Amino acid sequence: MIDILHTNILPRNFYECETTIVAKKLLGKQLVRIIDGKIIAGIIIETEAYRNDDPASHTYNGITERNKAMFGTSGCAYIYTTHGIHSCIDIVAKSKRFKAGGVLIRALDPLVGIETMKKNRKINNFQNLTNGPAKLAQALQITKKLYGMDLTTPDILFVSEGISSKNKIHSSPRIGISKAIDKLWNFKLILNNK
DNA sequence: CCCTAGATTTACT
DNA sequence: GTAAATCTAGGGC
Repeated sequence: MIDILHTNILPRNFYECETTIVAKKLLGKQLVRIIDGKIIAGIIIETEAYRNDDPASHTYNGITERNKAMFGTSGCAYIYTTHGIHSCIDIVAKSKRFKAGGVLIRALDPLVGIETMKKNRKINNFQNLTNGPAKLAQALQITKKLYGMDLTTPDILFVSEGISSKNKIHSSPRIGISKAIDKLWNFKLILNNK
């Protein structure tokens, strides 16, 4: 199992495309976290794109200590704290035309290590395990300690090939923002079996 | 320096 | 439905 995951890690150039394209391509891929040799993984089912030319992005006003990862290497992790207590994770993704960009992982479909996720979340409700950006970060023990981590190497956090991409994608306005609400940069996977 | 708002979640009333 | 948890960046004075 673990060897299969490692040989299918998405390469750097997967992320070196325009941010909204990568956001859509990431749907159906697998986010994998390894803690003490145990695998925790889920299928990415909802993403959002944020570019530096976008008023809703943390990077709109230029580089800061907090957001510098999104100006850096594509395929690395941008992790931020919101409302003081919650962590969320973006994957840095941008074409050369943009200074910064990232794809927010908003929801996962739990696949491996569900018992560990329940333990991390301190709940027993399968439905609420990873259906929000801060929830999945908690379930996978993603904190700012992992800030800037390269997700293209088989370390403790990476993204690998997932399920077939023959599913439909639904675009909507992004969640929880008040700026640039005309941009339909929230992407959800519509599973065939639903 | 003070104030406000925020890519959120949870526990209340 | 509303509030509380409390870190960070940005704007105003």
